[in-house]
Amino acid sequence: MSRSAGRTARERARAELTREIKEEARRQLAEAGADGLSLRAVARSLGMVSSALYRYYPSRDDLLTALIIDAYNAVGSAAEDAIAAAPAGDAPARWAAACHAIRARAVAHPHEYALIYGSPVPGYRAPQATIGPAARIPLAFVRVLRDAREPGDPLPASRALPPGSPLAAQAAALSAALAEPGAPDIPPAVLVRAVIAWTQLFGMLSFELFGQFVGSFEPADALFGYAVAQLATFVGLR
Amino acid sequence: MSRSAGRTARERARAELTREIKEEARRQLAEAGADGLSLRAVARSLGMVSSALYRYYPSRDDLLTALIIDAYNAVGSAAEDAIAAAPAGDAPARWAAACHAIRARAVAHPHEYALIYGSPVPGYRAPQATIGPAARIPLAFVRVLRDAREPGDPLPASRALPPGSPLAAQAAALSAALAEPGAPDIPPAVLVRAVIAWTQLFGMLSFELFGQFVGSFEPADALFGYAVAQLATFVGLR
DNA sequence: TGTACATCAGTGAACGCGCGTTCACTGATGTAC
DNA sequence: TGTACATCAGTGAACGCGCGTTCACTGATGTAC
Repeated sequence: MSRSAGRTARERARAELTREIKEEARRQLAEAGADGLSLRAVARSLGMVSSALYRYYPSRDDLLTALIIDAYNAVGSAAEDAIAAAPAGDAPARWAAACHAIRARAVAHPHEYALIYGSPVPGYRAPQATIGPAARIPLAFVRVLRDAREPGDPLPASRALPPGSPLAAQAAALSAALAEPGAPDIPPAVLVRAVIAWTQLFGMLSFELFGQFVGSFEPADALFGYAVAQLATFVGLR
Repeated sequence: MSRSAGRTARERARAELTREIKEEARRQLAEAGADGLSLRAVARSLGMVSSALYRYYPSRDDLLTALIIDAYNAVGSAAEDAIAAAPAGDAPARWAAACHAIRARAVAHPHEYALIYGSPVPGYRAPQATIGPAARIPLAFVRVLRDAREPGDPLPASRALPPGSPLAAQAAALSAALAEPGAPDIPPAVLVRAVIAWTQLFGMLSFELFGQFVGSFEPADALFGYAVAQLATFVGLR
């Protein structure tokens, strides 16, 4: 039998090379950053001629898009897995686990981090296809928040948003977009705090990875741990 | 009299061209980003030959360094000026003014922002000379905090750092480094919160400028305003 | 004030490099009968 | 099972581009006497 699972040798070879090209590209990204990444260098490493890559990726930007999607998905899975591994009833622990998992991945793959959370790659415009994977990370946090809420939970008045403000409207719209049948809605005020926490988390990672802490809070483990705990309080998990 | 203030025509011309080169570079940075910036293009715009630039900047990296220093200084002055313009006794207002001024500059000059707070420019290592200007921004916030404190102000116990932790040690060291004769020390716990607020601020700006808010909290004015107010509370100004 | 020499700015050509992408082609793999 | 044709992968050369940096040079500006 020369075919397994209905795939011809050609199809298998194509799938494998498509993957290998991406993996070699990822390797070069890790070493040289997004703009040290060149199709020619990838082809060279694979023992191919540069024009051959065009059978697999129509352009450099498409290869970059594939890497970006993978990078988001890797961060997303890291967060999701960490949440799943934490005690189901312990929302602050789940929150913290996600934060630490994201940091671990960022530190281990700084160029991938920079690719998705750093300055935009010049001349590259992210296509729609990156939006879904990018959203996995905030969604993971949203799920932690939702699971921690009882349907009727009251909100302290101090946490209310200024009524009628554009912020309240944006948050309400987002809350509606995130609504799932059977699950409690997330109050806009909580959502806003979640977004702030989300920016806080990545702000800290960016400063750590991009060198703003040099000479003060480096290594940043302790600061990070403290901030994550504060954030859990801020979003109302504690 | 052919010389004024002891400068020869040559010296004046040199100073002027040095400035003009930097300004043209800044213009190109604003349009094309840090790696759309090329010595040759700058020279072309100035009607010079590319090799002539080497009389003014010994290499591309030196020109980049000059731009980085200017960018930090511009953000620093914006913050300092905004603080000075706010009511002297109103610490939360001073805090908010600095945050909004920084954001305004970042939004107006996104590529300069990316240059200093985005992913590091590949192949470029920031020299010591950038550290001072970079520090102006956090220092401006520190001054707001310091001015708001009375020498013996007690700290709520809930804000204490875990004693003996690496974080407490780092913060104490920083507090000591920031000490000024005649001014009250900033308690380490406050300093840690200030650092967290600092990362929060720039995390939010990075997300706004680098496109993570697209489709949710964009425009981010309302979110930003709300977050800044929360931060003032977080660092104990309210 | 005038001359002789030193300093400096700017030129133009060149070196050596790497890049993304296109295109006509060869030879291998797959498909239909 | 065997043959004829279609599809596809990979080649190698080429296009056209731009870059940072060096170097020997000319001509203008500055300085010392």
